[in-house]
Amino acid sequence: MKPFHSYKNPSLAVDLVVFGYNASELSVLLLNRNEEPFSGGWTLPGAFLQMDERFSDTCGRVLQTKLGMDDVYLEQLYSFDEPDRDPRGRVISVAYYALVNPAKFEVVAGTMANDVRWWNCKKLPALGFDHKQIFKMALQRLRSKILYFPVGFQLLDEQFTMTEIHELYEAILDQSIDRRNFRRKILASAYILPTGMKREGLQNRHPELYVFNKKLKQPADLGSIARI
Amino acid sequence: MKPFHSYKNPSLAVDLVVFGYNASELSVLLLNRNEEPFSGGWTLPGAFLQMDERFSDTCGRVLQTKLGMDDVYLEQLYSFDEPDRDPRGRVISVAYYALVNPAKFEVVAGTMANDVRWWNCKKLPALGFDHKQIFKMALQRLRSKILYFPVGFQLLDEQFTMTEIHELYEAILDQSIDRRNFRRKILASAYILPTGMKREGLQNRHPELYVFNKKLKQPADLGSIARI
DNA sequence: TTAGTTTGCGTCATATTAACGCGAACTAAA
DNA sequence: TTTAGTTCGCGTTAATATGACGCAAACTAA
Repeated sequence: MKPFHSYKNPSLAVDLVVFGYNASELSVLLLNRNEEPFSGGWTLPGAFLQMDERFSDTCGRVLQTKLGMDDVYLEQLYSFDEPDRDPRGRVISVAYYALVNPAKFEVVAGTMANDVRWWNCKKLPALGFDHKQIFKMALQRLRSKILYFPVGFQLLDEQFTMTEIHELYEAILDQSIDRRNFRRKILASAYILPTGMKREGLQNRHPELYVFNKKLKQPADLGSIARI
Repeated sequence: MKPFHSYKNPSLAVDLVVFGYNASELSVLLLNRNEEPFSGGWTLPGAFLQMDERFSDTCGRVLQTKLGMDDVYLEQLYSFDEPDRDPRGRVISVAYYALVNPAKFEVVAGTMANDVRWWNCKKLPALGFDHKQIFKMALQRLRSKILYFPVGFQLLDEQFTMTEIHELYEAILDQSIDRRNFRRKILASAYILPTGMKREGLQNRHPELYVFNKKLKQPADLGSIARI
């Protein structure tokens, strides 16, 4: 084996698929690039890994400095290694996806007012690099994950109604789900807990409010909720 | 943003969890290191990524030169980034797992006779680096994957009996599964196809032989086969 | 009041599952 | 050539889960 430091190393970047949910629509944060390559085009936000950073540190740096977000759900997705995926040279990208409640953050602020935008997941523009591929894998991962793990609640407010979480699942899975069967199954799964309170306001019958069950030990299999 | 090449990059390594199956036991290939760090200790096989390699190329290089294997099932597992995971410096490791039929390869051959060994997955020695963590994640991934995707057949011969695949599932999941229910479900899943032939030889009633269904389009959900 | 909507809860036929029984097809021993 | 022991293929049945709905209570707005 060669001596340790004789190896030349590719650059290491982290790319982020930031999912948001608003008005019954699943969306993604994209960055409008102002430098080459793909200047003027849309890409996923990302950054190069610093020597002293963990991936999650780099993610946090991107989320904070570029997007003004903190404390979001993060999960490593996959590492992308096509030698020509970046025209600047050899760049390995470790992709993460994040789940964010857009209501908590005002993205259109600071210096990058026109640089960052939420895009409906079903109507994305062309993306630079291999970012379309990364996005597709992230969406796929999210879709399968919500069927066997309590994830997705990070997209909602702390308290939510049955209808809200039902529509969230429909938006993520991009298919309609019977309201009554969904209710039966998600209650049986213990992913959510009733608070005993109701949402007052402009609606019709006041719906009960639920919270995410953070103490859930054994994730249930919700696979039958939907056929992917 | 800094100019492109001003970034200092961590070293990039690929580590491999090579699963094998023999005599109803799931095992993993470990390497006895003959250099520091962890000299004399056991670790997963691995190598540093060359500038012109994809991850899968590096995997293939390790499998061929160190283990004499080719054409094995490979899947990316996860990337590990703890800054102090390698005492030699900053090394990011992209972990893959492989499924190998040990009968096809004679590992204990060549120059590394005592350096490479199959270990029963349930009786592993201490591992260097963070390789125990990597192994655990690989086993977990394999366990969940065989429940919703036709994987695992790479550990068996081309043709196999119902009992053989049944015991394979029991070994991987580390739990007993009702023989008759397993049969019903795996046949319904169309993961395997009957050949019409039977295995002759020293056994009792001659069992039918099956093959892996390579043309399967829609993977079935075998989740109810076992409770993990 | 009344009409329209949302929300919570129930019903029921069908499909799936877990837990078994059983005899045919073998080998090896008597 | 029986007989005992084993593996193997295929059923059965009760309990449970699922999909596809019906319906009335609780609201708001007219």
